[in-house]
Amino acid sequence: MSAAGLKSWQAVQGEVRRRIDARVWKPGDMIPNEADLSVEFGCARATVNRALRELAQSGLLERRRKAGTRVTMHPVRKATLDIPVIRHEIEGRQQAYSHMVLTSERLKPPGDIRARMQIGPEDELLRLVSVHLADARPHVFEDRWINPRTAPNIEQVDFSALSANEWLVLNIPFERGDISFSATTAGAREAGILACREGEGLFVIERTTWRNGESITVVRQTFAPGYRMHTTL
Amino acid sequence: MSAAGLKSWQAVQGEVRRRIDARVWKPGDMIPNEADLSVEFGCARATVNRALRELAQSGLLERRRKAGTRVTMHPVRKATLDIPVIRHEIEGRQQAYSHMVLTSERLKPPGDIRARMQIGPEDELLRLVSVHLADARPHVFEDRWINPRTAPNIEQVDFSALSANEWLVLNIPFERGDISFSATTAGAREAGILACREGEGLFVIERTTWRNGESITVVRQTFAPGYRMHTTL
DNA sequence: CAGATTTTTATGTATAGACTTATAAAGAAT
DNA sequence: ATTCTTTATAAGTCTATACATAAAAATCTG
Repeated sequence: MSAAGLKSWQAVQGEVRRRIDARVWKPGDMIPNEADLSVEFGCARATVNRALRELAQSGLLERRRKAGTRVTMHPVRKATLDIPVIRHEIEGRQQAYSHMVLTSERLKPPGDIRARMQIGPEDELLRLVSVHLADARPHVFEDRWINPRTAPNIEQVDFSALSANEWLVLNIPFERGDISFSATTAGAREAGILACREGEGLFVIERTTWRNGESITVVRQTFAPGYRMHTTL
Repeated sequence: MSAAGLKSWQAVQGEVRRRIDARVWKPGDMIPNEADLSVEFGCARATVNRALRELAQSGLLERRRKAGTRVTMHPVRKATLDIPVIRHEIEGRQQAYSHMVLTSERLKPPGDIRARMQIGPEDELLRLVSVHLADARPHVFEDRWINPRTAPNIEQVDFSALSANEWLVLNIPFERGDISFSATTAGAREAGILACREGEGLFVIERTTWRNGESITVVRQTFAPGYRMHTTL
């Protein structure tokens, strides 16, 4: 039962995982404090701390000062998704990347975009509608709004060379953003651009990014049928 | 430019982020080693290490022994999604949760399921088709295969009381899994069960989980229209 | 000069000890 | 009984030091 000589934080973490898994420590239970565990395992408290900190971060343990550490009652699994630049994703599959700007105009945005980007009623944004192609076949339909106040040189950029996404990543790095994943039904426009049937289910990513408390861009990317995001748990 | 007296790892991390953001250290650049940084910031090397380790984990830096630390050329943003138990997700929105088992049978699975779960050609699985409801309205349509070899008592469980998901989380915790997100088009069956129009785009989560190198379950969850997963970057 | 070997070096990790901070719990005051 | 104050405690963190490990760079060798 007791395990002495667990000198690396990985070993300690493994043993703690094992005990939770084997219900030695049940969901909701308090576990011994760091000092006691470090004695039991024959290592320093810092080593135990490192092991437990990571488990708390992944949601398996809950820790509070003075209160101690307990096994999470209903652990929420966390999945980490890579959000790649579309060109890299396509090139990573050994396909040829290209993209096409369909429209590019400066105008006052509709209310929902104005609200999401928290801009004034008179502010104009750059709207960029484009499509990314993999081996010359449509892959993503992109509808983007860019705030010229946070991306000042945006009007002069030639987006036929570099996609808006990449230009922004390189020049206006964001510090905060939110992202959502959902599904939509292909309308006539999407079907035409993505070369699919009207009424087909399509995967959608929507993203808003911020810098210094000001919005940079809002983008909605609609993927061609069959697209999936994949990761491990 | 130089910043002395950054004594906490958060402060060090903030300063490093700032320098990367301000292009003091450009993508692809090597940054000073830990020892030098600890001198510059006036803190211990362990503090610098803690700050940089987290940045490397989030993909902003690349570190290799002896080679040193460099700013990632094309940082891949990582989004962390919570994968909640459906009941908790619904109850968290103050809605009433319930679920209904539509079919429950033991049979040999089709080839794709057999391949994904890596089981023998004669092995039988428990197939469970159910629907989760929020305020009595259909929310998720779930098609699940369970391996009785890894979940031995599964045949005796009363899934009208506890959903298969929750029973498994409580009794057969998995140690590894993979998950994918995609979109599908509602067929007649999905439309009937989820009370939506045929041809509507629906969000889909597919998951396979493992324990001791054996598969536990494969599940495909199709969400009612309008569902979205959301997180921050 | 290619290939094997040694050296050097930056990160990775462990440790004992001290101090900080949040906070649960006990005690005091109302 | 309720509210305020104190105290004890467990996690959170920083430090100096030491050693481990991977891998680049330098050196040796045939």
